Amino acid sequence: MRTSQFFISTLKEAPSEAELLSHKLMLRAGLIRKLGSGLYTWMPLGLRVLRKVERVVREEMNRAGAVELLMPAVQPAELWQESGRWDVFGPQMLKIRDRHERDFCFGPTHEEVITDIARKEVRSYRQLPLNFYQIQTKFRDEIRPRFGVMRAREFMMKDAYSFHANFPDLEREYRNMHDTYSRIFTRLGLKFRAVAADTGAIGGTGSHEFHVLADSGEDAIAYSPASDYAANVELAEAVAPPQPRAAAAQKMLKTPTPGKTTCEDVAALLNLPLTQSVKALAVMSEDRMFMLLIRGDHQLNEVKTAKLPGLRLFRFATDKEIEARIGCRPGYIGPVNVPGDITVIADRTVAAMSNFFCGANEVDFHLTGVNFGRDLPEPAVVADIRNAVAGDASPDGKGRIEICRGIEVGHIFQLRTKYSEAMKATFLDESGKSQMLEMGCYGIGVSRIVASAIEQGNDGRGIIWPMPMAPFQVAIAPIGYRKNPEIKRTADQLHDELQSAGLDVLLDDRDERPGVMFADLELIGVPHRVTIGERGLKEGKVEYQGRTDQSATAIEMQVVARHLIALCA
RNA sequence: CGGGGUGUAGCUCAGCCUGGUAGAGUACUGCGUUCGGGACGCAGGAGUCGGAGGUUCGAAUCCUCUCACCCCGACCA
Repeated sequence: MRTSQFFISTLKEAPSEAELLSHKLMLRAGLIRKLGSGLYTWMPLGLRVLRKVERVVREEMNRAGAVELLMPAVQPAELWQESGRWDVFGPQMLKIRDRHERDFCFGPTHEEVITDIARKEVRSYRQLPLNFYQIQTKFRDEIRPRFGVMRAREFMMKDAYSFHANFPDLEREYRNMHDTYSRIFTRLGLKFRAVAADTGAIGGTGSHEFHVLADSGEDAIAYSPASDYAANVELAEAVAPPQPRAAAAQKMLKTPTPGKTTCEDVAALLNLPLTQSVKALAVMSEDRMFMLLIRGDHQLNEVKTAKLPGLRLFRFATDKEIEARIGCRPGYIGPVNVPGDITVIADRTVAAMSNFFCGANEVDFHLTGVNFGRDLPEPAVVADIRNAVAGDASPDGKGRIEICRGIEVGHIFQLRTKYSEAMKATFLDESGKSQMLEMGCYGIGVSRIVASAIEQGNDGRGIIWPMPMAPFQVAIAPIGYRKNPEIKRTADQLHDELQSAGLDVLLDDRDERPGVMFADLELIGVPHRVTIGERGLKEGKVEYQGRTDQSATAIEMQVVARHLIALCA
């Protein structure tokens, strides 16, 4: 490929809309251009990268025994009403209507469509197992699209769905997909981690997310360096303290804390450790108020909380509700002497605390030396409702938790019979009996992988692609292409030779000054660069520089092609 | 949805407070000089100042409404 026949459009400055480094670099390198919020055009250069990711995914899925198909992006509402998800998916789904006033959606995912295929096509256990996949555009109407293609509304996804005659076979395929995903991300040159995710109502041996590790990731991951334990912080168990609650040693005292509404402020004022404080959070569910207690330095985990009985759709109480039911302003509420219609739920850590301090349910006052059993009843419910933090004991009993951040690029589930039951997808087993299909589903965010690779690979000059993703493997930068026929001839010849050898090679024939060429080629992240100039040519040499090399090295003309072919193999 | 912010040339931004003929850098076009790390000179093209309404002799600037985009959203208890 020659730049004159291609389209490269770089920017010296990133548009102000971009915040995240990968987003800025994708715009500057001309990989993408924005059309609207969460909507991006993949420019020719970006599309080459996207296609390379797709290729690796496709090769590994095929190798794993999955079969590619392509489903419609637009789906009839009836299917979603049948599965019961038309309303559940809610505003995240882009709903559209045709000229006959029939309802459709732009598919956010394809469980319904594939289950419809399965129930129509699968009759016998002899046809099983099956694993269908597609690589296709999805649309999810995110509340707040951001970070470019990282959280876009329209994005490219590989989604696979497997069907099985029994649960053990689903588990086997689940492991197969787990291994396949690990191979895919390894091949793509990404630092990643498979982490346990929500098994929730779905059950089974579970669900795993695959995270590309990056400080900018939106998810926090709890893992134990001493074992293979890793889980999304949303789900990671915060284990109960090993030692039992210490005996009450202090008298409960009411202390004035004027204007101090946060645990941090109160701790500082009273010169007590933050770990000795309990914060109370008032939440509403239906028409009931609950008071959640967590240690002052901990954070509430809303996902865990919503799993407690009666709290599925909880929300934080408003100031008015708090004053009406507790008779005190937020900032000073606490678990001592709360009205009987408020259920107190304590985190496991709080339940093991003694002599703690908390709000006094009186403006400008807190209580110190508070003890369960003596000053207030034992909490009605003790549960794990906080985020795991670094230093917690690992739930598997091996070592201590560390926290890192990740970008979710893959997610695998055991769906079991959730959709086959809702949509009556059955098959006949060996004994001629009708059975529900066991189902699994497996997703990869193809476009998100591109952004996450840039988060992992960049420097002050631009993108550093893992080789399998690079839009071009080799760039040829001739200095004086139009002026010096010998340089042109050499560059053209090398270009043709590398191209014939099957390399993705880019010949920069723009006749730009070298600084311009180098800056662009480094920005777009071509891994290998060959510079051809008069200086070296006189001695029959060209220069080679890898994207991360500090300087160039001279190479004999005769061997450069062979050298590059070896590097790209 | 709530809070905050920004809309002026393809991109980055100044001008707005204090109303008076639309600016800079970069990018782009032409010519010339340069030619191994984003060159220089000269000449040029390019913006209904997001949109609508209002105030005014006069609005990018002041007022009202509206649209788009960006950021933040348990951390308060």
